[in-house]
Amino acid sequence: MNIKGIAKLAGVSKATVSRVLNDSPLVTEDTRKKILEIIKRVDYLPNYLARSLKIKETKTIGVIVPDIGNPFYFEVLRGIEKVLDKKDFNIMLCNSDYNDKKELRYIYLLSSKKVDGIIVAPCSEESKGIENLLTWNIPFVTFDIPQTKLNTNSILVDHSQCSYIATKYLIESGHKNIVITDVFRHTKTKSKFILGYLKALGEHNIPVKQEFIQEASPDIVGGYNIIKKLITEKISFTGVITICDLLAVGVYKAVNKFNLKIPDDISVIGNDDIPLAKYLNPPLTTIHQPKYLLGLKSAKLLLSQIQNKNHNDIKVIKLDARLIKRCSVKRRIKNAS
Amino acid sequence: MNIKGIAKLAGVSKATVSRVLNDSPLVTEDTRKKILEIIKRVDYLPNYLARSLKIKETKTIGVIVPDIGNPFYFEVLRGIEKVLDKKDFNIMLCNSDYNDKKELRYIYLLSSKKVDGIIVAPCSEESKGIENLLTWNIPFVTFDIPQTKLNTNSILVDHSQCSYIATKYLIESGHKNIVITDVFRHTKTKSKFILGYLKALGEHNIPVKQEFIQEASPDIVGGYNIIKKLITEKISFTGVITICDLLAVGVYKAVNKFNLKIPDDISVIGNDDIPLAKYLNPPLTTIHQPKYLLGLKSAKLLLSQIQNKNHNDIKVIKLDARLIKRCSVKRRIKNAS
DNA sequence: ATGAAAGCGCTAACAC
DNA sequence: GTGTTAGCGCTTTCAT
Repeated sequence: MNIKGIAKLAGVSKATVSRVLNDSPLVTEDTRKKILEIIKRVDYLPNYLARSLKIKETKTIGVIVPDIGNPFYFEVLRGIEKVLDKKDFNIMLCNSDYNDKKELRYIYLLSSKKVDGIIVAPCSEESKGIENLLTWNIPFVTFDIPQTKLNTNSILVDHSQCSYIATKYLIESGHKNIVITDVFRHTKTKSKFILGYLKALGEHNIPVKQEFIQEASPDIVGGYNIIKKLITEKISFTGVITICDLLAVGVYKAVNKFNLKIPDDISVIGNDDIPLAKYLNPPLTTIHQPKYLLGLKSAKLLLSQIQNKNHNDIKVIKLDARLIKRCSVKRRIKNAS
Repeated sequence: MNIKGIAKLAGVSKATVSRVLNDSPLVTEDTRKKILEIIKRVDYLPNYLARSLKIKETKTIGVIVPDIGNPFYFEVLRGIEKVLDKKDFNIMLCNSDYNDKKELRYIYLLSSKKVDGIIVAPCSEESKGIENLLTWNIPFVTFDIPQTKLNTNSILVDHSQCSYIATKYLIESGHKNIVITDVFRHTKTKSKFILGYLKALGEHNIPVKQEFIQEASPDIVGGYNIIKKLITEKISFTGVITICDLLAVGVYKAVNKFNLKIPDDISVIGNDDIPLAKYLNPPLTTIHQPKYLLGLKSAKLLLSQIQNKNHNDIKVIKLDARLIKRCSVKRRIKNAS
């Protein structure tokens, strides 16, 4: 059943039916009632594809994240959903799998499906997809990963600041041999996360050891494997900083496996502060990321871009992260390594 | 830019452009190349709204879950995403918030947006939205919650079996005063989860106490509040079974708060086996739900429904849950309460 | 207040 | 192999 059918049944024109569907005041109460009654009776469902094609608005937003299985992104998603739902937007959710090609493909797909805007956590600092969005003039905002070459609407947390705080805390707690695990980057340049670590080390005149800088897949097994590798290679360290809490969970697992204790033998600091971090054994000391807020702000910024059509003024909002001290870091005697 | 514009630039008709866009063999290599070149040069993006309107297929699936913040659902979502992505479908994600009205609204919305099918975890056993899907003849599958009045395609785990296993294990470990926390149901009839508990109690001739049967919101604070209430009301119990692991985490928190110990003072069994359950302190004994599989099977079943148009043969697939014994249950001396 | 008609961007007969 | 044309189901201007 379509608008034409309803019109025929009601003995009016398509235009009139369309008007009642859109709550136009230009219809008498009588005809409105009659049409509404028929609509209900025949279970009529408007076709929003046709509508969207005409009015050039779909009321749907595309969201691209690297990994829907990571609690970090889920918390962000909750924030996004919260504001979008209130404004009657739907979310088209895409999982880029930390894969540039897949991200690009989704950007094409979402654009072709005519979403009103896109929120994306890019896989890399030079996302090809983002460039396309710019040339196609599609409203979008990025979060979490800043773009080095492009100036885009974005909600960010300074990753170098996060690792800097964590490293500094470990150093001040008497640690010198500190492992840091980043996520696989597939790039030659050092990530911001590593940069903050290096900065803290430098400020305390602690020499950098290459074998302490590791990359892993951002999940539990990734963390497990790194520690297993390090221990079997007899590389000695007393602290580890992970780029996400999931990785820290893997570290816990590996440390237990080798009959070591956290924090007595190994201290660990995570990053994210996922809901369950405080319930781990021992409770995880971590850098708290404002995940929900990240989502909330991203969605709000996007909505304002869509409404104002002010494609010119780029907004970059920086959010703060902070250290949450729990029980996975041990204070060591000075000069001990 | 649209297909007409490309046609003009290439000096051909819209039909020819459409043909190359759809990889039709009915185009000479020369014209194909010329058109492809122009498409690339002008950054042309096909409009899938128009396409979908015409061919009556959107390549998008709606997914409705009660709470995207619950690890249970996002594990399911991962399974769904896995199979849908492979078949080039997009996911429109909706959060019903355990709210019937919202669920119904989303079902209308998704249907109007002409998704090719819907996967839904209904909030209740008598979802009004599902009825609509049936009358509109839209392919769909439900999971997790069975519908009492309707026969629908679904992937299920027997909830009564889950609570039965958990209760039985607790009883056999010497517990008699066992609290069970269901989720708010807003219905008069007992849920399957409570039914399984009652059955196990009955089989062991343990009298039912109404104050042991509780309802909570399915999150950490929900679990916390229940235990707090019970303890301050001086109701004594030694075991608790929660309908989801998140609730169990809240129980842990409350038990600690009152300086009690798990499992020495209180034994707890969760339900779901979320990824972090084994890393809790102590590791949570829980009923493992095949979450990922639930998603995988749901998506596959939906896809087969969409392809075959066999709207007639309803498939119900039952998956098994199993008890994962970890460390949150203590064996008690017989006859102790 | 209502209707006629054009058009959103695409596909698919059908004709040549 | 390519073009013409008639829709898909809706909105919206312009008449009346």
